[in-house]
This record gives sequence, C-alpha cells and structure tokens, in this order.
Amino acid sequence: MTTSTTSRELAHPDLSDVELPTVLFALSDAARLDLVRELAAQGPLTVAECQSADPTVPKSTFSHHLKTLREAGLIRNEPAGRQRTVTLRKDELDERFPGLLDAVLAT
Amino acid sequence: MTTSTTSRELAHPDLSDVELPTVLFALSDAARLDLVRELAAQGPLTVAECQSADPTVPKSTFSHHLKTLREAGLIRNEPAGRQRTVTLRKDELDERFPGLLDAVLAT
DNA sequence: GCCACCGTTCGATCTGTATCGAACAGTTAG
DNA sequence: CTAACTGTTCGATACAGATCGAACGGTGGC
Repeated sequence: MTTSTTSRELAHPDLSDVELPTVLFALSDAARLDLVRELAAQGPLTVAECQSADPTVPKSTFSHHLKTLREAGLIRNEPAGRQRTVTLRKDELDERFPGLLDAVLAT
Repeated sequence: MTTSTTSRELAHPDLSDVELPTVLFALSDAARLDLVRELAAQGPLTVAECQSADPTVPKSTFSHHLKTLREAGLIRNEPAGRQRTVTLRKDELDERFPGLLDAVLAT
C-alpha cells in the first residue's frame, strides 16, 4: 500500500512570483474568464463539474485552459480521489492584486 | 485653405462595445501596461513623449501597441498639429469597468 | 487483478500576434 | 514648392497560443 502515493500533484506558483501581465493574459480569454466566474460563484468544483458548463469543448482543450489559469496563480488544481478539485485562489489573489479580482468579477 | 483638412482621425470604439477580455488582453503585455501606467501618471502625452520611455523600440512596433490599446478602448489617439496626443480614457473606463483600472494601476 | 473512469500530457495543425524595415501621408517650416 | 518631421500602414518573418484526437497514468469499483 505504499503510503507514498506520489499522487498527481501539479505545480502551483507562489503568487509573489506571478506578474500582473500573466494574470491579465490568463483572464483575457472568454472561456477562462467564464470558468473563473463560475468558481467564484459556486466555490470549489471538480473538473467534470467545471466542464459541464460547456460540454462541447474537448477535455484536452479544457485541460489546457486549466493549466494556463493554474500557472498564472489563479486556481488550484488538486487530486481528490479519482477526480480533481479546482479552487479559485481568491484570498491570495486579493492580497497580491488588491481589488483586481473583484473588479473583473463585477463586470 | 479648405477647412475640411481630413485630418488623420483614427477610429475609437464606444466603450459599451468593448468586452472585458479585449481590455484584459490589451493590458496583458508589459510594454502596453507600462504605457498605460505612464499615461495615468503623466496625463496626455505625444507619441514621441510616450516612446521616449523606451527609445530602443522601433516606431512601427510602438505604433502597433498604440493601435491595440486604442482598439481596446483604453486610449485616445488624436492629431495635434504635426504630432499626436495620446490620452488615457480613464473616466469612461471607470464607468464601464468600475475599479478595474485602479486595481491594475495599484499593483 | 482487471477494467472503467477521470483528467493530464503529447503531438500536430492552425490561427493570431509581435516585431521590424520600408513605404506612405499629413503638417509645418523656410 | 520643397524639405524635414511625426507617426501610421504595409508586408514579411517568427513565434506563441488555441484546438483537438489519441495516448498515457493514477484511482476506485468489482
């Protein structure tokens, strides 16, 4: 049973290392912006739940968007059994970029 | 003297027609973001004055960035004699995207 | 152990954007 | 009118990102 499950942990940048243009670029895509809005409204979701918003987009495309958002420090993507949980890093973002997320979500 | 000087007026979108992703994309480039910051701090500038911030970048490249910002509704670019005046559309932006510009400039 | 399930990664293609030199157009000076 | 000046537009090249199918890898049910 090897407790070192080497679970599929993905890399999440420290927000102090994330530059503003990177964040803005990640949010400059309609699909990604919609996802961030949904996460802000619905709280943590599994990847499948996120994707159910627009079932027409292929999994690989969706996964690519998740990667972009994750590498920009916007979301956390963590293993949860057979699935994965996606979380908006709201508190950290508010500290690093005060008012930005609220302004984006308000529109 | 033909008062109809047909001066080189460029097209400026109405901000109600500008989508948030378009604005975020325009701001997601370091060179453009720097320019917006400078306009916010220094007020209206001529193109030459804007460009003096980084004289190494060719005029055509700089003009391309101006076009991107203009088409995203972020700046106004108007003829001023032999030169051109560049202005940040701050008030209009604040109305269309409340808090966004301030949050971006604050970082 | 085996198989179905969930999601990422890989590889290929396609589109879009950045970049820069050169050409062009309007404006003012002389 | 001509020449110098300011800045945009054009055209070519190069690179980055979007998209999707297929392959891969861990996990849980049976």
